[in-house]
Amino acid sequence: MPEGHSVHRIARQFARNFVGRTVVASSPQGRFAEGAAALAGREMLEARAVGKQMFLRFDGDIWLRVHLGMYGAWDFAGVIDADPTIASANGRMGQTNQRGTVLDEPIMDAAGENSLTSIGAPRRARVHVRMSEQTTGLPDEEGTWPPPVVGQVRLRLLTDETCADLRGPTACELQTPDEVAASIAKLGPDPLVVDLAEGEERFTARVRRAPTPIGLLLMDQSVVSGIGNVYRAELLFRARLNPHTPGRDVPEETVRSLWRDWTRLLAIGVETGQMMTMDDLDADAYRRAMAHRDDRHWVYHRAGLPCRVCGTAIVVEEAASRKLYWCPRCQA
DNA sequence: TATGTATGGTAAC
DNA sequence: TTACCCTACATAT
Repeated sequence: MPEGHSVHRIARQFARNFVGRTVVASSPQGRFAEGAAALAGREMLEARAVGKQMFLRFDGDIWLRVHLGMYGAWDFAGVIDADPTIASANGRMGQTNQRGTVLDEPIMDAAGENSLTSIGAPRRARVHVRMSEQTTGLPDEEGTWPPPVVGQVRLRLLTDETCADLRGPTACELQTPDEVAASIAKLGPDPLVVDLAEGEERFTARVRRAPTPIGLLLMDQSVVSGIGNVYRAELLFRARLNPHTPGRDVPEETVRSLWRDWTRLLAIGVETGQMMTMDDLDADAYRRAMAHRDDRHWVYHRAGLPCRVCGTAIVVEEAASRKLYWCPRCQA
C-alpha cells in the first residue's frame, strides 16, 4: 500500500512511457469498461501525483483519477524507461509482499545492485510483467505481446511498446477538469507539489489549532498529503512525539520540523523507491536492520520488540482502526 | 477451502 | 464508531 512516494514514482513512469502517446485502453475485468472505452485512442498528455492520488490527463480534457487504496497496484511491462533521477522504476509498483517489503523497487536495493538501471544511467529495458521479488530483473525478450492478463485487471493501458495494468484500486474514475480541481482542493499540501514554505504554513496553521491528536492529524489527507501508516509512526518517533498530543499542544517548532522531515523522507522515498526512515541511523545498525527486510523501521511493525534507542518494548494500539506503533519512553 | 492480514478511504449509523 | 469495498498471498484446517 502505497504511501505518497509510490504514487509519485508511478506518475513519473507514466510521464516517461505514456505521455505523448496514444493508448489502447481496456478493462479485462469489466468493471471499468465504459471508462476504458472513453479513453481508448486518446493521447495521454500529463501525469500528476498529489498525495496518494494520481491524475492522468488525456486529450479532450478527460482525466483519469486513480487511488490505489490498500491493495491497489500498477504492473508495468514491456519497454520501460528508467528515470534518470531515481534508482529504478520497473515492474510492480505500489504493492507489498507478505513480508512487508514495498515492491516499488522490486529488483534493486538502495545501492542499485541487481537493478536494471543504475542511478544517473537512464536506459531502456524490456521487463517481464508482474515483476516480483524473486525476479532478478533480467530482461525478458521473449514472451507474447501484449502480455497475458493475469488476475483481476481493472484497467489496461497499452502503447505500442509499454503495458500498464491496474488492479485493486479503491478509486478509478474519469473526471472533468473541474472535478480534478475539486479533488485536489480537498487535499492538504504535498511537499512535491506545493511551494515548501507555503505548505509549511498551511500545515502548521492547521495542526496548531486542532484539538485532534497529532497521530491522527498526520494521517488526515486534508491536513497533509501522502503520509500513511508507516510514515506516520516513523515521523512521530523521529520527532520523539507522543501520538496522543493534541495538535494545538505540539510546539510550533516541532510542527514545522514534522513538515520538514516529511519533505525529506518523501524525497528519499521517491528517489529510492523504499520507505527509508532510518536514514540518520548509524551505518552498522542500518545495515543490520536492512538485512531483515521487514524490520527496517524505528517503530513500525515492531510491537513488543525493543526500541532501537532505549530498549523499551514498542507498543501498538488501535487508532481509528489502524495500528499505531510507538515507543512509550522515547515518545513520552 | 477457509481465514487473516495489509502502507486506505468512504459512507452509513 | 462500524461496515464495507478492493486484491493477493501466507497460514491454518
